[in-house]
This record gives sequence, structure tokens and C-alpha cells, in this order.
Amino acid sequence: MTVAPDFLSHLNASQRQAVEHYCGPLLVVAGAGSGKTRALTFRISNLVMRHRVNPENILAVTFTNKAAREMKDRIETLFADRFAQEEQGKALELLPAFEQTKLRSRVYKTITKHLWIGTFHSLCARILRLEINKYKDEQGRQWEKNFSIFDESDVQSLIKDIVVNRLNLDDRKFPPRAVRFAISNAKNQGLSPSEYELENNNFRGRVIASVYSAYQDGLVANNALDFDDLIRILVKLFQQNEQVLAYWHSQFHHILVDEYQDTNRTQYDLLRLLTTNSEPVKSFKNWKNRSIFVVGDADQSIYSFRAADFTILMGFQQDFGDRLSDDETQTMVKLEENYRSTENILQAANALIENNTERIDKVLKPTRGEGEIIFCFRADDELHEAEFVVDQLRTLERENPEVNWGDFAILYRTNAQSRTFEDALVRWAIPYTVVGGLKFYDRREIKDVLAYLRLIVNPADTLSLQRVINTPRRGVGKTTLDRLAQAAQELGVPLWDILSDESSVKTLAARSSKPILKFVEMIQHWQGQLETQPAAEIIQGILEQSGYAQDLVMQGTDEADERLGNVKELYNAAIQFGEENEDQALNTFLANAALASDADNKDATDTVTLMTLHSAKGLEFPIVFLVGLEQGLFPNFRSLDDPAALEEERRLCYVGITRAQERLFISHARERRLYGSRESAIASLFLSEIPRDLMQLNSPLAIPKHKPEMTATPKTPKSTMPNTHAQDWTVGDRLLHKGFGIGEITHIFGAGDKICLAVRFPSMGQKILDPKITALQRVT
DNA sequence: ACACCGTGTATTTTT
DNA sequence: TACACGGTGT
Repeated sequence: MTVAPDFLSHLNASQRQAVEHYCGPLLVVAGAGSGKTRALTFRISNLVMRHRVNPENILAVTFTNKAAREMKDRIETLFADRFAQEEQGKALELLPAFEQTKLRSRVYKTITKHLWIGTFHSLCARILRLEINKYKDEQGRQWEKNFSIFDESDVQSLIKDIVVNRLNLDDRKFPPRAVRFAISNAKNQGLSPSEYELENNNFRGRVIASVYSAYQDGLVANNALDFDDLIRILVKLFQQNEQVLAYWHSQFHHILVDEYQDTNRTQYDLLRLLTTNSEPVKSFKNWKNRSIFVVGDADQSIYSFRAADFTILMGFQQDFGDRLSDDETQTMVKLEENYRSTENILQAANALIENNTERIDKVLKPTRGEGEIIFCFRADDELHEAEFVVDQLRTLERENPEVNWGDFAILYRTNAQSRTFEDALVRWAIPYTVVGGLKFYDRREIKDVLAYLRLIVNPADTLSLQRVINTPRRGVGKTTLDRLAQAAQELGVPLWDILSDESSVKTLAARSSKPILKFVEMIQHWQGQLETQPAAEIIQGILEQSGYAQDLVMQGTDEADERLGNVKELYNAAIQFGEENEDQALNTFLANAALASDADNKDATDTVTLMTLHSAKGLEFPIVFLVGLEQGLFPNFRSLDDPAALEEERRLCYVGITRAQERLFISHARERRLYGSRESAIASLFLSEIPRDLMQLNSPLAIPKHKPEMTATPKTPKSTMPNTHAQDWTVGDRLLHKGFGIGEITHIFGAGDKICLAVRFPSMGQKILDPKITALQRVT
């Protein structure tokens, strides 16, 4: 492989600085559309090509499977193109198809296959499959390597069972959903049940801790983990076992993280452990042949409700970096040039996000023309709004031959808003796709088959056992099952152990025992094939021999037909998996399937896209309609009295605006149907934050000239600023905050009056505060 | 086992 | 409004 990759010449100065970064920490603050995936993929290529880093020693973490896939693909293309240039003197795409395939497969075998690229969850699952038997939790509980991964509905039903049946709690006072949420949050902070109880030592806290504890019992009993535990338990294992950590620390020399603003506490702990081998971060200096390289944008942090904490990104330089100020630091690069959107759109985005206080100062710099003006439409109601949108769609499509339906996106805050647009699109026979809704792996029939697979691999998985033992009906009734389940409970063994013990089952009447024995025999038959048969074979066996497929055929309804189709789709997925992986074992296929949720993402066909703003993150469209900009809807009413939540809504709006490449339409309605009743609505606060000269309004009164009084961030005029000037603060100062107590300044962001303080509070952890709007009192 | 009806609930959801 | 869920009745 030759050195001196000249692909660097395609990069701008800051991209280049990021890509050429070799050892040590680097935070890449990547604005929307600034080429962050490029920076990531090019840097990985550069590490391998120029610095001769072994691909096995590179770890790249993403949040979605899609992002991981994309990264692998792009790296593969980079290398294949490079080989094409070097060996044939031609760009990859100019080679005949078979040559391209040959080159790609060579790149795969020598490079990309060896890279560790995946989501936090798949990475952790992969390591835990090897190491989990070395872990013991504080109660001495242990898991085996063939653990199941419970999905959200498994978790919900387990928690519900604990709340109402085991602990006999009032599920109105402790809604399983809310309890589940609290437990998940606790896990994402890295808290065990007892630690959670210590921090929440009130009635509610103690109850939740007891559910949490019983829930962990349930997971162990099923030899199962939930998504949160995949990460939390690996962190705990690393903390309690030096050798295991040391091994993985020495495995990963270069760690790269995408969407760093979305990391939560345990994910951060994991990265920190892997990077420093548990040395205190502040004293960690051994960056020889090592790096941590994180890419993110605090302005696009929209998942705090899932425990994502963008202050982790804000604190990167404090944690890993040189702790110097923004203009002196060597450990931060800002990618500010935007290659996606026209200038008007960027100006709107910049102006909007300026209203946030918790951020790293950054602007999107235009590289394209001024573009068309943004159009803002005030509709009478949601029907009128949809009519407007579809009208624009049709006109634009008709009058511009180069514009296709696939160029349009309609983005909204809540899924419930999609219907009106769907109706209007149907009326005009415009093809559209709604993103979201029921996912492939959430369909009942898919979960059924997966439950068979899980049971075969992990017989302790009682939840799966109960799902399939009578699916399709084979005469195993609820009472029989309850009796056996109770016996299992009393003996403290998995239900499967009772079922698979012939003499136990034979104590039942023959009418009950016969189908059970037959079922057990069937499962054992497939278990016997685990080592020898590929996943696809076993799936086919299940469909045929369990009667599942036949049952669907017999039903003969359209719905059953569709289910049958989906089940076959799963079989195809297994076939494809077998073709793409050396290891075709069911274990491996299942481990993968449990963490894949977007396998049914169809490729872009030429249809209008409808989706929530959350789903739109990371995507781009030539023409974007941002709809429903009304107080209470967007920003959502739940955020109106919480400044931090309101800022997150604003970031969501920022994400929406920055999806648009050429044209942006924004709309709001004066009246909207909500939960059956009509409510009048006023224009969103966010509309008033976009400069008027960037927008053309259909109605002069559409936007209030002054901000609606709902402004949740009370901006104190500078003259009455509380107690101190920004400049007065220095790192190390101690101060008092009304809500958080006494803390110490660990870092200062920005300069002048744009200053933000990172303050560590003993009880709250690190918070980013703006001294201009938060009352802070110095303490000595 | 299934159909029916009343009740409660309704942001976002990468894994 | 619309739906999912649980309880009841057949």
C-alpha cells in the first residue's frame, strides 16, 4: 500500500485537521451538513493507510446500525477506489462491475472486516458473549454466554408482571411505563438498585428500587439482558476485573465515536475505561499510538429523554483534552462550512439556535448560493395546512422536470400529525412513505419466530417459551401452564427444566402432557441442530414442523397472508446472513437480529417522505416542509415551563431546518384538532426567532412581531445581570446555584458575553450554565 | 377461546 | 378522536 494519500486534497482546512489527527484526544464539533461522516471515514482510512494501524485495533462506535453500515461501506469504497487508482490508473466507478466487486471483496477481506465498527449495543453484546461469565453483580447473580436480549415489549411485560403480580402495587400509582422509565434512567446513570435507592431515599424511590431489583432477578432467571444492561454490565465488568479491561484496552488503540452528543453516562464510562484503562482521566498521558476521536454537535442533541447527555460532549476537553480555551486548544476542531443548504436556510438555522444558551459557539458557514427565500404559511387549520403542502408539492413537481417525489420531505413533531397529510396525498394520488410506525422486528409473527429461536438457543428464556408453547395452538392451556410455572417458581428453576423433565410432565393428565412432550421433543430436535445446521435451515424447520406456517395458510385472510410473507422475509434474511457471514450459526444470526430494528428500511424509492423530526436527523432533502409550528405542539407543551426542555425543542427545530438543501417551507395553523377537540393555536416561538427578511409570509400577521410571552428562558436584560460579569469567573472558582447547590467551575466555554461555565456539582455531576441567565453566587 | 364494551390515555424513541 | 387494554359475558 502506498503512503501519501492525496485524497486529503478534497478536504477543507478543518476537515483536514480532523482527518490527519493521529494520536491523543480530539473533539470534532461538526455542524449539520459539514461532512462529519467524511471526516470519520477518511480518518479511519488515513490511520490504516498512512499510519499503518492494524484495522483490528480501530474501534468506531455509532448509535444506529444504519450509520455503522454506511461507515463500513464508505470506507470500503475509499480503499477500493484507492486500489483502482493505483493498480489500474482508473477511478473505481469506471471499472467493469465484476472488477469493482473483486476489488471490494479484497478490501473487505484485508481491511473492513477487521475494523470494529458497530453500535454501542452490538459492540458490547459482542464482548459480553465472550466475557459475561466472568461477571457477578453485587447480589452474586450471573449470566451465561447464550443470554437473550429482551426487547422493549419483553421488558414491559416483565415489569408489569412484577408491579401488579409480584409486588402487588397499585399500577395507577406506579404505572409500569413510568417505573420502566425510571429503571432505564437509573441504568443509564450506571446505578444498581441499591445505589438508586440511596440516591432516591423516599417512598417512591424505594418502591422503584424494589421493582428494579426484582426486575434484575427476572432478567437473570431468563438468562436475559435488556438494552441498557448490555452497556452497563460491560462497564461494571471492566470496573471489577482488571485483566478483562486491560485486554480490551490493549485491543483498541484508536477509538472513534459518532454522534457524541448522544452518549449517556454509561456509554461515556465505557469509552473512558477503554481509553485510559481505568487510570484517572486527569493523569492519563499515555497517548502513544492511541487516540480518542469524537464527532458530534451539541446543537443536534435531541435524545435527552433517552438519557443522552450532551454536556458530556461539552466536557470532552475537560475529560480527555488539554483543557485550554477554545482559541488555544489543540483538542477541538470545528467543522463549520456547510455543504448542504443554501444561505437563507443556514441563516435561519443560525439565528434560531443562537437563542440557546447551552451550546458551544458555532455558526454554519454557507458554501452555496443564497438560494430561494423561505416560505412561511399560516393555515386556518390542519386540513388547510395539508392542502397547502400538497399544493406546493404538486406545483413544484409539475413545473420542475428535475424534481421527483423523492425530493420532498414533510417533517412534523408528533406521529399523530401524519394522518392529515396522508389523506391529502392519497386524494391526489401522490406516492408517499411514512417512516416509523411498526418495525419489522416488532411484528407479532416475527417476534413469534424469534421467540422460537431464542428458546432454542437459551432454554432459560421463559418469556419466549411462554410465547410459543401454544403458538400455534397445540392444546396447552393457561391452567396447565400456570401449574407448571408455579412448580418452576417453587423449585427456583426455569420453566423449561420442568417441561423437559418427562416424569414431571407425566404427572399431568395425558391430554395436557402429550402436546407438551411433543413440543419439548421438537425444540430439543432443533437444539441438536444448533452446531451443525445454518440458521436458515433451522428457521425453515420451525416454520414447517411447528405448524406455524400451516396455521397462517389455513387462516387464509389477507392479514395472515401478509404475516406469512413477513415470516418468509425473515427466512430470507437468514439466507442472506448466511451468504454474508462465515459463521452461519443460529446463535450468531439471533445475536444480530436482536439488535437490528431497521432491517426493513427499504431503499429510497421515488416517494414523498413523511416522518418525525427525530427520525429525520442525519438525512437531507432538496425540499422540506416543516409543519405544525405552534406553541404547545412545537415546542411541545411539556417543554414550555422547562428552559432545558425548551432548548431541546429548539434544537429539534434546528435539525428540521438544516435538513433542507434547496427549499424550506414552514407552516402553522390557527386552529387544530387535538384529541378530538378543536384548539386554537398561536404561532411557534421559533418562528419569531427566524429573521423576517429570510421569510416570505402568506399573511402579514402570521408571526407575532414580538416573541410570544411563553418565552421559557427569561432573558434578563444585561443591565440587571445577576451579581457578576462573565469575565469574573475562572476555572476552579466555587459557586452556589439555587437548585444544584455548591459546585466548582471546571471549564469555561466561549469568550466575551457568549461565555458558558461547566460546573461540577457533587450531587448533580457536571452542568453547563450560562452566568448571564442563571443566578450564580460565588462562594469562598 | 373469543367477541364485546367501557375505560383511560395520548411527544419524541438510534438499541 | 382513536387506540389499546382489561374485564365480562357467552
